[in-house]
Amino acid sequence: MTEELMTIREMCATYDVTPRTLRFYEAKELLFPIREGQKRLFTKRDHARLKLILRGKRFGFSLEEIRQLLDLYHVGDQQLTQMSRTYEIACERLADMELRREELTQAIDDLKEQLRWGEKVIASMKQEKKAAE
Amino acid sequence: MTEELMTIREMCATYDVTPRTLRFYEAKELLFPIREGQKRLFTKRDHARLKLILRGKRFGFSLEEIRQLLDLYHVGDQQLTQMSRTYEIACERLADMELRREELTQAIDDLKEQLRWGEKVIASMKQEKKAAE
DNA sequence: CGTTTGCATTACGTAAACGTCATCTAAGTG
DNA sequence: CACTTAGATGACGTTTACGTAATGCAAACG
Repeated sequence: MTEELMTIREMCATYDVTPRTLRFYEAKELLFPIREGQKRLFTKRDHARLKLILRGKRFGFSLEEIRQLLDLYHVGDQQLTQMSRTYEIACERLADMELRREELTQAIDDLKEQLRWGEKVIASMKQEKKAAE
Repeated sequence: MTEELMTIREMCATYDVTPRTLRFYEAKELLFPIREGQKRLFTKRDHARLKLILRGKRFGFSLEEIRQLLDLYHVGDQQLTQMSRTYEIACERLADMELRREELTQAIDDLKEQLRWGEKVIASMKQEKKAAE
């Protein structure tokens, strides 16, 4: 069941995506499935990355932006300068995301207020209807 | 300065978009500038709607989804049934957005943790470099 | 052993969201 | 009045993120 390696179909079923999508992500270097002969086998790492990809998409990040974000999660053993640069970029992203959350909160509050107004309108309309009967 | 009606250029300057974008939004019935002869004049209502459009885009909503959301903000005097339906849709949207915010919060926390890890790595690399000198 | 089944590659198609270019008008400017 | 300026209207081009065949291979099944 919860095996270490998954075929493309199993991945599709697990994450509700198409094979095309997974191959596309590999072509774009977002995923790196290993090969058993010709066939792709998706590793634990691919699972983690795909989850982050799908989450990123829900926030309107482009695949290219997501790729850059993903690179932050597998840095390994790079040069100090590169590492620092990566760190800076990550900080900027974080700031972006926090700003986004604030905006989202604002949007949620706006919509809530609108809904309260809507409730009142509906209530009064029901009253009118009743009165007209 | 802060006049009631704006030309297309003034709108572009104010919101950092192109004329093409504004005409496109009009074609898609997201904006409804009035006409003075041939020329478009954008009203207060268009300002409000454009702000919401741009905000929606930052969260990965499609223009069509945004259009539906915008409709919630000008309902006016519709039928009760339509109003109720609109209200339901709005509630669903609200739930979506709150879910999104939770996910975003999760993503922010993940990234923060990653950054703390990154700080440690950078610190230790600086140590190594120092030791190597 | 023929044939599904599962996956591969290659290539062309598509919807969304504009960009870009060509052409046209109406209004103002020296 | 020639000319620039601001804006309008098509029409075609472009990028992103896949969808959709068409074709091929290799193992597994009846």
